[in-house]
Amino acid sequence: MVTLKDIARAAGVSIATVSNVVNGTKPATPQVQRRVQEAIERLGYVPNPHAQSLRTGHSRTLGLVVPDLTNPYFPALVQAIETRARALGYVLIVMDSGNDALRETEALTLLAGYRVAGVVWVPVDDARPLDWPYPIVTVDRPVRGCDTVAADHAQGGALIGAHAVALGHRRIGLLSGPRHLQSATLRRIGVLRSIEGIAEVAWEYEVPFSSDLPSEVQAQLCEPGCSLVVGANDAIAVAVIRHLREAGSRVPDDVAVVGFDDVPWADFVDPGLTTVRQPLAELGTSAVGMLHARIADPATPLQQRTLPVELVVRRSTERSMAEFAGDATEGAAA
Amino acid sequence: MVTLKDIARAAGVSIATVSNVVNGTKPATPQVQRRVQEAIERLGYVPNPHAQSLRTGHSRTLGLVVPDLTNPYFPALVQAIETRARALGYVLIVMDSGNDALRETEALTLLAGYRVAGVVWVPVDDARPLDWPYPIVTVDRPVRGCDTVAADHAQGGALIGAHAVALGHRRIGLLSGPRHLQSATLRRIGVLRSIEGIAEVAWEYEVPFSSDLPSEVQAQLCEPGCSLVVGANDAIAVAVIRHLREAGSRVPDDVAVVGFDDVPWADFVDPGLTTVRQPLAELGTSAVGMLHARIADPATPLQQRTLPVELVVRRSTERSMAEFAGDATEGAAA
DNA sequence: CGCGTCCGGTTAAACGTTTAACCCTACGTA
DNA sequence: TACGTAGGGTTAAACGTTTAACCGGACGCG
Repeated sequence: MVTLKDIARAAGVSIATVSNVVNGTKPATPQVQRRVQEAIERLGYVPNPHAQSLRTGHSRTLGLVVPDLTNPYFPALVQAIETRARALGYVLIVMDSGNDALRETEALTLLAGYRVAGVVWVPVDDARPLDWPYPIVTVDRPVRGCDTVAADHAQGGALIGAHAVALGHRRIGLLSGPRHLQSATLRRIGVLRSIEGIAEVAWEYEVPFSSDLPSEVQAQLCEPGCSLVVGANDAIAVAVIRHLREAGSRVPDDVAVVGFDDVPWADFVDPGLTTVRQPLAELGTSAVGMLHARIADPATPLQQRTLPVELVVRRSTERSMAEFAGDATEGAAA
Repeated sequence: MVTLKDIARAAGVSIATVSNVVNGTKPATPQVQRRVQEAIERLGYVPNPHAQSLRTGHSRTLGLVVPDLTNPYFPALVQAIETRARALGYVLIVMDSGNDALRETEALTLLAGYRVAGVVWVPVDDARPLDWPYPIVTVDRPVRGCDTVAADHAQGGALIGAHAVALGHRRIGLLSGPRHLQSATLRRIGVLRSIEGIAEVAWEYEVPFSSDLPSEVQAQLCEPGCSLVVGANDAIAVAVIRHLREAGSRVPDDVAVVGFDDVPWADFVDPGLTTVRQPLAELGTSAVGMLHARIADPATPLQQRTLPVELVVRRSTERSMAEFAGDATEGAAA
């Protein structure tokens, strides 16, 4: 590989001069600039990042730690992060923690060893103290001492609730996500607040973010007792649709269903799933942006940014005209 | 950060000795070993990879270049690659080429600059000459001069064809993928060979790997003229199902549909999609394994490994008993 | 005319490793 | 006893950068 020394020799200057014109550190005569540039072009010089990192003590490498790449939530996020990182001149080391706190710590340690400039981290669970030698931006889960960017889950819940009451639903079934996850809790609260005094919660279960429904929930769905089910998740919502069908309910005619996330195939299931779209790409670019800022100036105050979400209405909450004429006589809400 | 020098001082030996005991390069007395180990533990030494790379000329970093992370094909692949790479002591730099040959070249160049030990590459298109300063393993697309690992697309096609004729289908509609992609061509040939002399191709169109069907295909689906449609892709197959439905055909009773890939949600659409599962995880671990081998010994002969695929039968090709009996009436499930 | 200053350039040290070359001591053997 | 040797350790060079310190000449100014 061609090095600074080669360029220096070819251009007839010292390697310090080459370094300076490459980085624009010190001025040089047009003469010299030209000679150096020409040599670089001709020999195809590209700086050795390891030497640079060794010397300067910092690298243009970012780390990314996510719980599970195969979760449909992540690909779009990772893509956005990678794209933005590369645009800012970073290179991205990706690690999958496999939803395991141990492997996660391992990953963060490894990244520390690699002297990354910073890391974007989607923690497997909330709330853990930590102290790493690089700046961190967490996505979707607040961690003490880190910048955070998250979707506005509460708003998402509220959108769902408002949509439900606007459609005239008065008895709602709730499958809320793990209470210990802030995102799940916020969604839940958003829903509850927005239906307060208008609709009631027919039943509620706390379920894991998975498409396998606990048996008591399956039983419940046989005799729904509500006109709309809110899933904590698109995966959950789809499972709900399937079980409702098997139990003989029609969706959305008998029972409407709504999810959360807007996974890529939410539009492919039948009926298309009404859900809340998270701004995955924006979350990603935002995270990298914040990280970049903090790397540039470690003294900037901690930030907690939350990004707006969007309700995507599809067939799973469609009501026929007949039904509107039938029981949607009560006034709409905000 | 604590360095070799710190350990040397703490243990009362030279840094060369520390290096030697760390890497086991040269023997040392138990005495010294103990002192060094203890110092390492106590101070928390972790080697600086940049210094190592600079000195040795090679790094424990692998590159991964994929066309589009949001394509449901990739997450499982990437996850497997990352896991295996990490298990082998590598760290993975991921780059998304955005399905753009230019950005792809850019990415590969960048990786060259980073002095990666090797790269796993899923090219955006087939067949291009190249010469990079690191070993490469391509996935799913053969590139001259590279090791390659791919799913057995021909076998996949054959499984589909065999399944079709076994179910009694005699007129088949074919939506084959871009002819310039070897994988698409192989799938197509696999199907054709296996139905040869038994069933006939009612019609065939070459379509892009996307869920938007060309208008002539949409028109064709209004008047199917076949009892089974083979999509080049799950995305395509799902689009087919949708259009068939809109045109008034029942799936699978009137027309059966089969896809390829077994994307994660193939089981979530209605009816569940019969498709061919690619061994994504195995492709990934295999690729890293081959890369690792070649890095260790660059002289090993080029390999082309192809991995078996598997037919996953779901409802989209289910035939009722009545139909088997040759009866036109339906005896559908509840 | 002489002095300070700025400008464009060079020299050399330093970052943290690895590793070839060397050195000393103890030991086995002639 | 003397000598070769192997084992366990050290010294120092090198990897490719960046950057502080230095240097010589041209130039402006009193």
